Amino acid sequence: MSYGLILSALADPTRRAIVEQLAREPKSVGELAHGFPVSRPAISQHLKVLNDAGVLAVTSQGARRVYRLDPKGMAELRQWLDSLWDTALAAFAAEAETMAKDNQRK
Amino acid sequence: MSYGLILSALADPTRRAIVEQLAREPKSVGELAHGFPVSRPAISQHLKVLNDAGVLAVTSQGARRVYRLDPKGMAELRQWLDSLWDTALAAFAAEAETMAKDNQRK
DNA sequence: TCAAACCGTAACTCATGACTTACGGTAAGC
DNA sequence: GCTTACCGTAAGTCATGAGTTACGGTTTGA
Repeated sequence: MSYGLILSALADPTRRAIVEQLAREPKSVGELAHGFPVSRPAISQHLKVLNDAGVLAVTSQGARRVYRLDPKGMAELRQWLDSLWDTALAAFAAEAETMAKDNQRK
Repeated sequence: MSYGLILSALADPTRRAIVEQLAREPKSVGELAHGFPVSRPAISQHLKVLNDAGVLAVTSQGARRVYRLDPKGMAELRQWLDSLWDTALAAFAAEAETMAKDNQRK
Protein backbone atom coordinates (compact mmCIF):
# COMPACT_ATOMS: atom_id res chain seq x y z
CA MET A 1 0.00 0.00 0.00
CA SER A 2 3.03 2.28 0.26
CA TYR A 3 4.48 1.79 -3.18
CA GLY A 4 3.23 5.31 -3.91
CA LEU A 5 5.76 6.76 -1.50
CA ILE A 6 8.48 4.59 -2.99
CA LEU A 7 7.68 5.65 -6.54
CA SER A 8 7.61 9.37 -5.73
CA ALA A 9 10.85 8.90 -3.80
CA LEU A 10 12.55 7.16 -6.73
CA ALA A 11 11.30 9.81 -9.15
CA ASP A 12 14.18 12.10 -8.20
CA PRO A 13 17.50 11.36 -10.00
CA THR A 14 19.61 12.24 -6.97
CA ARG A 15 17.64 9.85 -4.78
CA ARG A 16 17.97 7.13 -7.43
CA ALA A 17 21.75 7.61 -7.41
CA ILE A 18 21.74 7.44 -3.61
CA VAL A 19 19.77 4.19 -3.72
CA GLU A 20 22.11 2.70 -6.31
CA GLN A 21 25.13 3.56 -4.17
CA LEU A 22 23.55 2.20 -1.00
CA ALA A 23 22.65 -0.99 -2.84
CA ARG A 24 26.37 -1.70 -3.29
CA GLU A 25 27.51 -0.81 0.22
CA PRO A 26 26.29 1.06 3.31
CA LYS A 27 27.50 4.65 3.64
CA SER A 28 27.32 7.58 6.00
CA VAL A 29 25.73 10.92 5.16
CA GLY A 30 29.07 12.63 4.71
CA GLU A 31 30.40 9.91 2.42
CA LEU A 32 27.29 10.16 0.30
CA ALA A 33 27.36 13.97 0.15
CA HIS A 34 30.98 13.87 -1.02
CA GLY A 35 29.97 12.18 -4.26
CA PHE A 36 27.18 14.58 -5.18
CA PRO A 37 27.18 18.18 -6.40
CA VAL A 38 24.68 19.23 -3.73
CA SER A 39 25.11 20.20 -0.11
CA ARG A 40 25.04 17.80 2.82
CA PRO A 41 21.66 18.96 4.16
CA ALA A 42 20.18 18.23 0.75
CA ILE A 43 21.43 14.65 1.00
CA SER A 44 20.05 14.48 4.51
CA GLN A 45 16.62 15.52 3.28
CA HIS A 46 16.77 13.01 0.45
CA LEU A 47 17.63 10.31 2.97
CA LYS A 48 14.65 11.32 5.07
CA VAL A 49 12.33 10.95 2.07
CA LEU A 50 13.79 7.53 1.23
CA ASN A 51 13.59 6.48 4.85
CA ASP A 52 9.94 7.58 5.14
CA ALA A 53 9.25 5.53 2.01
CA GLY A 54 10.61 2.49 3.84
CA VAL A 55 13.48 1.59 1.54
CA LEU A 56 16.33 2.43 3.93
CA ALA A 57 17.68 1.23 7.27
CA VAL A 58 19.75 3.35 9.62
CA THR A 59 22.32 2.37 12.25
CA SER A 60 24.07 4.86 14.51
CA GLN A 61 27.84 4.38 14.80
CA GLY A 62 28.75 7.03 17.34
CA ALA A 63 28.21 10.43 15.80
CA ARG A 64 27.91 8.88 12.34
CA ARG A 65 24.71 7.54 10.91
CA VAL A 66 25.16 4.73 8.43
CA TYR A 67 22.40 4.21 5.88
CA ARG A 68 21.84 0.99 3.96
CA LEU A 69 19.22 -0.25 1.51
CA ASP A 70 16.36 -2.32 2.91
CA PRO A 71 15.30 -4.97 0.38
CA LYS A 72 12.05 -5.53 2.27
CA GLY A 73 10.95 -1.99 1.42
CA MET A 74 11.56 -2.51 -2.28
CA ALA A 75 9.57 -5.72 -2.22
CA GLU A 76 6.30 -3.76 -2.17
CA LEU A 77 7.21 -1.96 -5.37
CA ARG A 78 8.17 -5.23 -7.02
CA GLN A 79 4.89 -6.77 -5.97
CA TRP A 80 2.83 -3.88 -7.37
CA LEU A 81 4.78 -3.96 -10.63
CA ASP A 82 4.34 -7.71 -10.97
CA SER A 83 0.58 -7.59 -10.39
CA LEU A 84 0.27 -4.77 -12.91
CA TRP A 85 2.32 -6.83 -15.31
CA ASP A 86 0.12 -9.88 -14.86
CA THR A 87 -3.18 -8.06 -15.38
CA ALA A 88 -1.78 -6.35 -18.49
CA LEU A 89 -0.71 -9.67 -19.99
CA ALA A 90 -4.03 -11.31 -19.10
CA ALA A 91 -5.99 -8.46 -20.69
CA PHE A 92 -3.79 -8.63 -23.75
CA ALA A 93 -4.39 -12.38 -24.10
CA ALA A 94 -8.15 -11.98 -23.63
CA GLU A 95 -8.27 -9.26 -26.26
CA ALA A 96 -6.31 -11.38 -28.68
CA GLU A 97 -8.74 -14.25 -28.13
CA THR A 98 -11.84 -12.14 -28.86
CA MET A 99 -10.18 -10.82 -31.98
CA ALA A 100 -9.51 -14.38 -33.09
CA LYS A 101 -13.16 -15.29 -32.53
CA ASP A 102 -14.28 -12.27 -34.53
CA ASN A 103 -12.07 -13.35 -37.40
CA GLN A 104 -13.46 -16.89 -37.18
CA ARG A 105 -17.07 -15.57 -37.16
CA LYS A 106 -16.39 -13.62 -40.33
CA MET B 1 17.89 3.83 -19.89
CA SER B 2 14.50 5.51 -19.68
CA TYR B 3 13.28 4.08 -16.41
CA GLY B 4 13.75 7.59 -15.01
CA LEU B 5 10.91 8.88 -17.14
CA ILE B 6 8.77 5.91 -16.15
CA LEU B 7 9.42 6.43 -12.45
CA SER B 8 8.63 10.14 -12.53
CA ALA B 9 5.54 9.36 -14.59
CA LEU B 10 4.32 6.76 -12.09
CA ALA B 11 5.02 9.10 -9.16
CA ASP B 12 1.68 10.84 -9.73
CA PRO B 13 -1.34 9.05 -8.16
CA THR B 14 -3.67 10.02 -11.01
CA ARG B 15 -1.26 8.58 -13.58
CA ARG B 16 -0.93 5.39 -11.52
CA ALA B 17 -4.73 5.03 -11.53
CA ILE B 18 -4.76 5.59 -15.29
CA VAL B 19 -2.13 2.92 -15.76
CA GLU B 20 -4.04 0.46 -13.57
CA GLN B 21 -7.21 1.04 -15.56
CA LEU B 22 -5.43 0.69 -18.89
CA ALA B 23 -3.82 -2.52 -17.67
CA ARG B 24 -7.29 -4.10 -17.46
CA GLU B 25 -8.65 -2.83 -20.76
CA PRO B 26 -7.91 -0.17 -23.40
CA LYS B 27 -9.90 3.04 -23.08
CA SER B 28 -10.43 6.33 -24.85
CA VAL B 29 -9.59 9.72 -23.34
CA GLY B 30 -13.24 10.54 -22.65
CA GLU B 31 -13.88 7.20 -20.96
CA LEU B 32 -10.85 7.72 -18.74
CA ALA B 33 -11.77 11.31 -17.86
CA HIS B 34 -15.25 10.18 -16.84
CA GLY B 35 -13.83 8.16 -13.94
CA PHE B 36 -11.62 10.89 -12.50
CA PRO B 37 -12.38 14.09 -10.60
CA VAL B 38 -10.24 16.17 -12.97
CA SER B 39 -10.95 17.70 -16.35
CA ARG B 40 -10.41 16.01 -19.68
CA PRO B 41 -7.39 18.15 -20.70
CA ALA B 42 -5.72 17.11 -17.46
CA ILE B 43 -6.16 13.45 -18.42
CA SER B 44 -4.84 14.27 -21.87
CA GLN B 45 -1.69 15.79 -20.40
CA HIS B 46 -1.21 12.81 -18.10
CA LEU B 47 -1.53 10.52 -21.10
CA LYS B 48 1.13 12.55 -22.90
CA VAL B 49 3.51 12.12 -19.97
CA LEU B 50 2.86 8.37 -19.84
CA ASN B 51 3.22 8.11 -23.59
CA ASP B 52 6.52 10.01 -23.59
CA ALA B 53 7.72 7.61 -20.90
CA GLY B 54 7.01 4.75 -23.30
CA VAL B 55 4.47 2.82 -21.26
CA LEU B 56 1.46 3.46 -23.51
CA ALA B 57 0.35 2.64 -27.05
CA VAL B 58 -2.18 4.68 -29.00
CA THR B 59 -4.49 3.68 -31.84
CA SER B 60 -6.78 6.10 -33.63
CA GLN B 61 -10.35 4.85 -34.11
CA GLY B 62 -11.85 7.66 -36.14
CA ALA B 63 -12.08 10.75 -33.98
CA ARG B 64 -11.40 8.69 -30.86
CA ARG B 65 -7.95 7.85 -29.59
CA VAL B 66 -7.72 4.57 -27.72
CA TYR B 67 -4.87 4.18 -25.24
CA ARG B 68 -3.59 0.86 -23.96
CA LEU B 69 -0.72 -0.22 -21.73
CA ASP B 70 2.50 -1.30 -23.43
CA PRO B 71 4.17 -4.10 -21.45
CA LYS B 72 7.43 -3.52 -23.32
CA GLY B 73 7.72 -0.07 -21.77
CA MET B 74 7.32 -1.42 -18.26
CA ALA B 75 9.98 -4.05 -18.92
CA GLU B 76 12.72 -1.44 -18.51
CA LEU B 77 11.51 -0.53 -15.05
CA ARG B 78 11.33 -4.19 -14.06
CA GLN B 79 14.85 -4.74 -15.32
CA TRP B 80 16.23 -1.80 -13.34
CA LEU B 81 14.43 -2.92 -10.20
CA ASP B 82 15.69 -6.49 -10.57
CA SER B 83 19.31 -5.43 -11.04
CA LEU B 84 19.06 -3.15 -8.02
CA TRP B 85 17.55 -6.03 -6.09
CA ASP B 86 20.36 -8.37 -7.07
CA THR B 87 23.18 -6.01 -6.15
CA ALA B 88 21.53 -5.26 -2.81
CA LEU B 89 21.23 -8.95 -1.97
CA ALA B 90 24.80 -9.63 -3.09
CA ALA B 91 26.13 -6.78 -0.96
CA PHE B 92 24.10 -8.01 1.97
CA ALA B 93 25.49 -11.54 1.60
CA ALA B 94 29.06 -10.25 1.30
CA GLU B 95 28.65 -8.13 4.39
CA ALA B 96 27.23 -11.04 6.34
CA GLU B 97 30.21 -13.16 5.29
CA THR B 98 32.77 -10.60 6.46
CA MET B 99 30.95 -10.30 9.76
CA ALA B 100 31.06 -14.08 10.14
CA LYS B 101 34.82 -14.07 9.50
CA ASP B 102 35.31 -11.32 12.06
CA ASN B 103 33.45 -13.37 14.62
CA GLN B 104 35.51 -16.42 13.73
CA ARG B 105 38.74 -14.45 14.07
CA LYS B 106 37.70 -13.30 17.52
C1' DT C 1 -21.94 21.85 -45.81
C1' DC C 2 -23.09 22.43 -40.89
C1' DA C 3 -23.13 20.86 -36.52
C1' DA C 4 -21.56 18.02 -32.93
C1' DA C 5 -18.33 14.97 -30.76
C1' DC C 6 -13.63 13.94 -29.62
C1' DC C 7 -9.15 15.30 -28.69
C1' DG C 8 -4.63 18.05 -28.29
C1' DT C 9 -2.29 22.39 -27.12
C1' DA C 10 -1.46 27.10 -25.42
C1' DA C 11 -1.55 30.27 -21.60
C1' DC C 12 -2.12 30.98 -16.95
C1' DT C 13 -2.56 30.16 -11.74
C1' DC C 14 -1.15 27.88 -7.72
C1' DA C 15 0.86 24.33 -4.89
C1' DT C 16 4.73 21.29 -4.19
C1' DG C 17 9.45 20.13 -3.82
C1' DA C 18 14.58 20.60 -4.36
C1' DC C 19 18.11 23.52 -2.87
C1' DT C 20 20.54 26.85 -0.08
C1' DT C 21 22.32 29.05 4.47
C1' DA C 22 21.94 29.16 9.35
C1' DC C 23 21.36 27.08 13.62
C1' DG C 24 21.09 23.50 17.41
C1' DG C 25 22.26 18.94 19.24
C1' DT C 26 25.21 14.79 20.11
C1' DA C 27 29.55 11.93 20.23
C1' DA C 28 34.72 11.54 20.14
C1' DG C 29 39.51 13.58 21.06
C1' DC C 30 42.67 16.82 23.30
C1' DG D 1 35.30 21.32 29.85
C1' DC D 2 36.29 22.78 24.98
C1' DT D 3 36.81 22.03 20.49
C1' DT D 4 35.90 19.47 16.40
C1' DA D 5 33.36 16.42 13.47
C1' DC D 6 28.95 14.69 12.11
C1' DC D 7 24.21 15.14 11.46
C1' DG D 8 19.19 16.82 11.52
C1' DT D 9 15.95 20.66 11.15
C1' DA D 10 14.02 25.37 10.29
C1' DA D 11 13.33 29.16 7.19
C1' DG D 12 13.49 31.03 2.85
C1' DT D 13 14.13 31.14 -2.41
C1' DC D 14 13.23 29.41 -6.88
C1' DA D 15 11.93 26.11 -10.35
C1' DT D 16 8.79 22.52 -11.72
C1' DG D 17 4.45 20.43 -12.39
C1' DA D 18 -0.61 19.60 -11.91
C1' DG D 19 -4.73 21.85 -12.68
C1' DT D 20 -7.88 25.07 -14.98
C1' DT D 21 -10.18 27.68 -19.13
C1' DA D 22 -10.00 28.83 -23.91
C1' DC D 23 -9.09 27.76 -28.50
C1' DG D 24 -8.13 25.14 -32.87
C1' DG D 25 -8.07 20.81 -35.57
C1' DT D 26 -10.20 16.39 -37.20
C1' DT D 27 -13.81 13.01 -37.94
C1' DT D 28 -18.67 11.42 -38.17
C1' DG D 29 -23.60 12.04 -39.08
C1' DA D 30 -27.49 14.73 -40.74
